[in-house]
Amino acid sequence: MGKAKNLEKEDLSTELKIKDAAAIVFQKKGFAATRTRDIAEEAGLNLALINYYYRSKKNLFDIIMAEKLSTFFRTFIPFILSEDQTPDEKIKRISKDYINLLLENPELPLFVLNAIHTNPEHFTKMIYGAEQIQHSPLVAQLKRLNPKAKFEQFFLNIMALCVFPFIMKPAISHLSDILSKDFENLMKERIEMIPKWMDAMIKVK
Amino acid sequence: MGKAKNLEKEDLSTELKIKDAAAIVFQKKGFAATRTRDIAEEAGLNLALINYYYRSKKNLFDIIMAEKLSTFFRTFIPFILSEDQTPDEKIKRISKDYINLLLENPELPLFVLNAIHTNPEHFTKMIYGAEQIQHSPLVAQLKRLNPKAKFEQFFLNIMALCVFPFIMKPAISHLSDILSKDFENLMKERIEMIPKWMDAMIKVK
DNA sequence: AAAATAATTAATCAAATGATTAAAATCATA
DNA sequence: TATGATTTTAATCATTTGATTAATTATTTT
Repeated sequence: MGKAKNLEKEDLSTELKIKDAAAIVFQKKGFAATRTRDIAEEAGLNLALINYYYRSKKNLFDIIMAEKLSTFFRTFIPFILSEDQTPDEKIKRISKDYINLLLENPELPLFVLNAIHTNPEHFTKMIYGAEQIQHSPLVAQLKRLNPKAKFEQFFLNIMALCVFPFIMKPAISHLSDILSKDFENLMKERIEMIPKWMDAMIKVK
Repeated sequence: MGKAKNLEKEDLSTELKIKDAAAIVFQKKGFAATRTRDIAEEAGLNLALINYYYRSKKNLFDIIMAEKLSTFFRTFIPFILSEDQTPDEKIKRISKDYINLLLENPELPLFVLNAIHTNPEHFTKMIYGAEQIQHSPLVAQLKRLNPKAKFEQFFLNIMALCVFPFIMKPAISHLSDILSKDFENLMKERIEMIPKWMDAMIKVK
């Protein structure tokens, strides 16, 4: 529709500028509070280009959200499915990879979880292969470590320990004067501690 | 300003209806996405009454947010300050009181943390006595239990374990078919488990 | 270089929305 | 009950905002 038909790579420049700018503004203010004019300004481009390249604000948002959603959840998948790592190794890698990912994208969790909250039905597809998790190698490994441990609680716990600080970040950062460490150091420390904590938790009861 | 001068209790009826309706809609959709017309409809009242009683949408939001903010954080204060409970008892009570509070107000965490994220400067006052936490009885107790344990991490951990599931709730609830328990039972189980987990974590290292 | 296609711009539109107003209805008080 | 104050209502305003359009500039193709 008024969009370049063939060449899809040379002229990605402005198209990508818009998407990147939109991602920044959407993550900062949320969908409803961002005006297309904010995005245009952030991108340093004319307002009409947003509709020229992406048809509508909502469509642009959906594209960005799909990417962010994937980024937010995909870290876990290889570790859930892998057979040739111990649970210890998996937990270490998840903590490290995930916290480092979130240090690069600190606004990602609140952004994604907000979208799910605002529009739960729309995200059914996201949870595509969730049924298989119960029969995954990781769950089997955990059952072997502690038959009483519930894998739902395990997943909630490791996500909580990794993700929650980023959701609290604005409150924490504001406290950084009185805290001994700044936010980034706090999270670096957690990369080391979370595996130990998870190990202790799994053995409980 | 056009508002009743003297009598401030008899006619709270519609005033409160508006506030309650607004709290529901604001928590569901966020500030920017709620229209004053949504609030009026939720309350079953005429649109103009919102401005008559609360002057502006923003003012109404600020009033609600101040209350929700207090609700979200106040649970911890007595346990931080109390001298005559063991850390074990405190953690048990926090888990129980806080999770039960959030089961009554499941949208509270995302609502409050969003507001802080959108407008961090505005919430400086919230963190009024945070400096004193470092010298609080609870921190002293924790130091005695494990000198290596960091109280910042302890606070993050207990909040994470209690609060994070509610932020994930829309995703979890959607999974309830394939989960063994529904969300409420999952959280009831956590009331029992979190003290044990926290105890194991505190002893780490 | 000329023609055709694509990208960009400034101006504008139409719908949505927070807020106001003036009149009507309700309530309180003497 | 009559008078005055308060509350409620329907209609309207002014601004914001997502989107479109027509004209202009840039790029590609022949």
